[in-house]
Amino acid sequence: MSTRLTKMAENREKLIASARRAFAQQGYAAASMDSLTAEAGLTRGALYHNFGDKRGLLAAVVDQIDSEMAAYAKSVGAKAGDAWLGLLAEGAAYIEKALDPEVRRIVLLDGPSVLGDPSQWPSQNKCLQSTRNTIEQLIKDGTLKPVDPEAAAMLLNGAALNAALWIASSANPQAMLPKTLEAFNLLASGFLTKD
Amino acid sequence: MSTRLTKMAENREKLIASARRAFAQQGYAAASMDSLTAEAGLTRGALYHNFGDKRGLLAAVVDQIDSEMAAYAKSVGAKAGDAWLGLLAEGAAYIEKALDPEVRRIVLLDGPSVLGDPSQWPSQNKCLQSTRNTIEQLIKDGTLKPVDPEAAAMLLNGAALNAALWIASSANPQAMLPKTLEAFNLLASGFLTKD
DNA sequence: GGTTTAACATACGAGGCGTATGTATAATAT
DNA sequence: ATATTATACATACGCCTCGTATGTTAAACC
Repeated sequence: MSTRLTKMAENREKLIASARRAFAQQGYAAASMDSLTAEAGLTRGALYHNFGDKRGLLAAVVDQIDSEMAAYAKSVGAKAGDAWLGLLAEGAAYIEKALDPEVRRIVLLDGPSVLGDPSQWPSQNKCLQSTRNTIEQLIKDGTLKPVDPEAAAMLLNGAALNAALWIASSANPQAMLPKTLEAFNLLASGFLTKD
Repeated sequence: MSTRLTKMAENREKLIASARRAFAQQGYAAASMDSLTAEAGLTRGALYHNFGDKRGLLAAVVDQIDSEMAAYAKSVGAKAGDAWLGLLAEGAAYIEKALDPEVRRIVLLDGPSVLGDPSQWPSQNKCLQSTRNTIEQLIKDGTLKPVDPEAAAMLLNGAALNAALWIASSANPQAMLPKTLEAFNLLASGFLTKD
């Protein structure tokens, strides 16, 4: 039961969980590796062995959060009536999830600075690929105008994430959310062949 | 001629210019304040006196770049036939300017991480206010559907900046630019009352 | 059961930031 | 005009953090 691989996997999880807290509360730059490893009952040795460096640890944390977001958005989108409404629902789900301070700080603010353009991340790439497929299908059946599917997916995704950042730092987030979702849906309807 | 105020202003400019190079080439975190001040013929003493801390220096650099971008976008937008085409032209100008590696690295990647949500920056705020006014006018004259002007301006701005990041890190930026601009215009047309 | 391997801990060195103090020059007052 | 003051900037110091190099212990394998 206490085989090496399972123990290593447990330690990885501990470190990711601890880093997630530290990065969320203090930001990536201010978070000390000594502190967060100690909080996990380990040392920097474990960290460097498992993730290479501080950047690798952030990549693992971002991947975890991003995957959670994508899974939730997809599940919400699947419940919608058709593919088009599903796309809108996914966008709305993304915006709501990105209102979480943890997501904002780690994924939206520090992530791009340390890891580069989000569309190149494995997690985001999977998400983009998924919405791209949906868009291609909607173009085929005539729901959407013939537009570059990659560019369209990226624009919708980017607008959603940026919107979350804006809502969160606004004076009254609760009031801005519905207005923004309305504007987002209107914007997305620009791709429709007809109203 | 060599009054204290003018000399101080000159030194401020020197430091901003040097920091702009250093932040663009090495990134904010990796840029050393000793190096960039030495390159400007000064020391960290001048830096801390003028800008408070490293963060203050970045804020000054971001403000300069962002203001240049906004001025350019506005000048391009003013040349367009009407207010609606002007809005699209401003978006396109923003995307093109943001393809500059310096802009990407400093304003789009490091800026949000260190300074927080861009829509709260003085420079971006001015830009958003401007497009918001244009949108309000376009709603009044019936060109655009009744949508929250602030949210709409933010969505267009965010989509444009995110698009630039995506284009720049794509395999073939030159080929993606026109496709993306087409998709962006289509997206924006979602706000129009009619095609 | 001995050997090897690897996951993790410990120890070390380098570099950067922020502050506290020092200095020289321009502005001001008498 | 000279003495005083204020300030823009330089210098010096200490603390913290990261990355690596080495050491140690326990599981895996023959």
